[in-house]
Amino acid sequence: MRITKEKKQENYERIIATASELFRERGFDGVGVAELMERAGLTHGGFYNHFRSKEELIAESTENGLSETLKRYAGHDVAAVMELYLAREHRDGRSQGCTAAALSCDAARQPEETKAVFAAGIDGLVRALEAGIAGKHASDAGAGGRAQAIAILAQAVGAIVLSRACPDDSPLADELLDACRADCRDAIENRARKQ
Amino acid sequence: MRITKEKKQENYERIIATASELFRERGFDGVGVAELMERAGLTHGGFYNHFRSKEELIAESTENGLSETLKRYAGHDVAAVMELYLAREHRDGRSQGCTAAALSCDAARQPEETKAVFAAGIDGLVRALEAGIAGKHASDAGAGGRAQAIAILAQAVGAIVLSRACPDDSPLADELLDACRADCRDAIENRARKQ
DNA sequence: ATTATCTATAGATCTATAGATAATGC
DNA sequence: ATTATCTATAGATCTATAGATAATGC
Repeated sequence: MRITKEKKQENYERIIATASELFRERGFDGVGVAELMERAGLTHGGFYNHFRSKEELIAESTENGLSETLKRYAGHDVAAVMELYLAREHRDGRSQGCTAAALSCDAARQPEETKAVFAAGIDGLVRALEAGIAGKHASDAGAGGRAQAIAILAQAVGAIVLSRACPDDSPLADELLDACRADCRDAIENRARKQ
Repeated sequence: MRITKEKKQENYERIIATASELFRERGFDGVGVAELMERAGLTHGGFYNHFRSKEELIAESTENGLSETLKRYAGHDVAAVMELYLAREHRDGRSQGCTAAALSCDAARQPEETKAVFAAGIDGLVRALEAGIAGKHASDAGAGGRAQAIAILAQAVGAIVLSRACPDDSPLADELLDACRADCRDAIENRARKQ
């Protein structure tokens, strides 16, 4: 049965949102088109009315996932963002968490077009963090703010990625988050003192 | 045809080494048993004389990969290790590089037993970095050295992982490495000054 | 008439196993 | 006799496509 254009758009968005979650949970290779479509309440074959290939879905759902991640943190204080980012809840909620932390290893193995989407998303996160740093000290614009934003983001992503690779009850998993949270606090504080 | 025990052990080691490389390049889901065995110069069916399942191979090859990574860096000065780790050559040589950076996102999706192997490997890297920090300033043992080792490792892994998710020619890919290398240098220098 | 969905299936994978073969190791 | 390898294949996936159906949108 044919449906309205509006309904088609809704279906498209539901496929993307479902894929974005499933990919974060299981990786790009861990989710098949058939299961994805079933979860989105559609049948397997209908997939190819929305996407030319799974590869196209990966690029589009990654773009969506990264912009959702950006939206969640944008406009907030860097210190506050980092407390949320390096929390156990974020680590334990992979399918709802930061796309960069959940899928960057997988992204490295994707075609260049998908990696370009990923790079744009990372750049967005860096800019948001830089703005969050500058926001605290308006006089600060441009004084190595971007470099520090990158350093903070890399550490936070690394901490989550390594913590998730540990077993559920591993003390190291928590230690990774705690040490990086403390280090990040220090870094932000030191920067404030230097102003 | 049957072969000597020694030859069997050689075959086992070749399978592990080949798997370790291929997994780092393509992820656990990106490598099939048949291709792996062909690359190791054996046939598909022979795999199950060495491993009960692919899952068992994943755990054993991960353990091997992480200990190889540790061996490469152990005993060196932290500053020197970080310069090597955050180099373009490391980022661009995924299949020969740090297993934690290549496969931690994938490890998060594996069973608890595999994650335990991963945690042990990460702990080994942390201890090696801590020893490298303490090595520079012998009086320094225990004074937050482990926490700093964790902070440095997380940032380095995050930088590599994010840099690899960018396209080959992306300026951001290099910027990530450069900013984190500089930040890491500062952190080590600051620690030295505080002694 | 167009088109978004559905059913059905092609063709290529994937992990794992069964049984044959042949050389080791008792 | 045991066992490490091989060939062959079962059975379950996987992506993608072909063709039918039926409601929209001209």
